[in-house]
Amino acid sequence: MKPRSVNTVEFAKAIADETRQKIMAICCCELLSVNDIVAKINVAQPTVSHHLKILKTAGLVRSERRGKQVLYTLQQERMAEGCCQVAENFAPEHPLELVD
Amino acid sequence: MKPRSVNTVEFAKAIADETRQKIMAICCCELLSVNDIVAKINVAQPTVSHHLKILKTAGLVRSERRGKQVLYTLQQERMAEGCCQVAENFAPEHPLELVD
DNA sequence: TTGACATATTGAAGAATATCAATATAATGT
DNA sequence: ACATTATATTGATATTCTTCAATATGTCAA
Repeated sequence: MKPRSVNTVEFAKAIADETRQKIMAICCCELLSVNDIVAKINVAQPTVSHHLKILKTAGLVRSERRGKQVLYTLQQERMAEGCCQVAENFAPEHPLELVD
Repeated sequence: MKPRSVNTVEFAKAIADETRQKIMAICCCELLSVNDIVAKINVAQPTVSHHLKILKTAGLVRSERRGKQVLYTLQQERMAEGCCQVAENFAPEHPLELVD
């Protein structure tokens, strides 16, 4: 019930990349360091940092520093908001239902 | 109710453009010709055709020829499926609710 | 078949994006 | 202060994407 305005173009652009979706999946229900993510994916560390920055700017991940590391996790609520907004804009006759 | 498998990267890429989202909004609950769409938007006709092809390839619009014109409309159900799949993948702890 | 209209395709130019190596910055421990 | 580890930034390159003008294709009417 939070009517925060979602820019659906920015939202879609943020998730419109295979590497970013891999990162999103990896840190979906976990709080992982950059190196943890790098270890689970086949791209260089600067690339991961670059994508994390894009996701962060879009509000789709949050980060917290713990010592030398920076831990990231997916902001699932923001993801849900983005999806809902897209559906509201472009599927008004097919309102979303609970999945599963 | 059994959504065919959605490639969320392809889905996101298809909707990750401002011009395409304008087109999607324009022909969301309407069946419009290419020129109708061109008239409502500030881009050239080949550009609109190009974006319609991308949306069509992604299964997000359907088209039917009527005489000289080709009418397009947004496939709202496909949009809803895409949104649900994204939410299922990336917001499992925040299942979507009915909007409005 | 010719002309007019509607849409699609091609080709080219410029913008945006993804990627990585090299390097910089930040935090910690010795 | 120095070395080590973790992450971020910079700079360069290659690829992809957006856009439009020009042109091709398709449809219909006369």
